[in-house]
Amino acid sequence: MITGQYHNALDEKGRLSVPQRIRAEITGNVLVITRGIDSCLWLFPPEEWKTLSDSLMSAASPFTKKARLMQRRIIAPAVELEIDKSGRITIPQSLKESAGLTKDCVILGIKKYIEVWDESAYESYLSTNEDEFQEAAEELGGLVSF
Amino acid sequence: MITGQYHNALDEKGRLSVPQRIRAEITGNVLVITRGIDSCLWLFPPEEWKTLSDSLMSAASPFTKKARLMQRRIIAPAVELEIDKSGRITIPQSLKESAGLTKDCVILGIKKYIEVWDESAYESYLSTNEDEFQEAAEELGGLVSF
DNA sequence: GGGAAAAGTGGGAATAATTCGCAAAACGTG
DNA sequence: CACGTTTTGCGAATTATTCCCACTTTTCCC
Repeated sequence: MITGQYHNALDEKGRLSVPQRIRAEITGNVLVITRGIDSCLWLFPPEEWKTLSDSLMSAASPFTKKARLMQRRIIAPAVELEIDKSGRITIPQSLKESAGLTKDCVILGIKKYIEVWDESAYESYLSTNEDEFQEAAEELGGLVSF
Repeated sequence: MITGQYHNALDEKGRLSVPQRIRAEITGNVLVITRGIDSCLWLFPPEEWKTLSDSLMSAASPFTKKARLMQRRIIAPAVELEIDKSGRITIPQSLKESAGLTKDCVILGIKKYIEVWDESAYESYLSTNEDEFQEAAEELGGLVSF
């Protein structure tokens, strides 16, 4: 199970170290990367990606507009990346741009997948949504018993 | 049952002593730490964290906005921490920043979990919310039998 | 109040992780 | 085929983390 929030930097060739704690959790040295929702990238272990992309495809025929959007936005940009011997991945140019990555990145482990954000983009995302987060938490207060 | 309010200090490496009274209440030497609501950190015994995070995740797919907020804000920052031989935990940099911890911390035992606040942040939280606290107390007066 | 024990704090050395920079290899182009 | 450009791989340097030990302060008991 992948968790934790990390802060690594892209080198000038667009390579990003995958945090050791995350590397330790995945089997093999391959990750699938694609565009995420909100300005971030999603990284999946290959088997998780298969599950997700299969279920997206089966829920969706190319004859409906929304399905085409999902497929183009999530499925199409996906690429397999190898983790090199130094524990790094090279992020494709187009994905780097779509998430606005420059240098400092925030890496989030969300149990079954990983998000990569530009640091300042992530900070502004959190701060602009803090109110909505608190509302969501209030709502969950009724549902989540703890 | 974890209770009590304690005042310990971070050392310059970001380590915080877990009060002995609290250590005595938990089994094992592991705690899960994450960002709390309001400017504090939450610490859970692993089994309590599992209960909470499972119930949060079950209410959540990454394809809805609120779910993503909860995941990014609560689930993602969570890490397991070991209590070292001196009874301390090392608080990750990013969490330290998110709660604005500098040196003096307040540690609150809230039955099943623990909160860590920056001392001055906690004081100002209490004083700015005293009125609301009194209102909440009025409301609960009808519900809580004592 | 004195002494012993426990709890909390601080610092140094060893280890590990990340980042940087160079060199080799691959690729594309003229 | 040779040149220039880009990509990849590797090793060194820097930064961060972990481990261990010692000191100070507090607490509790006598």
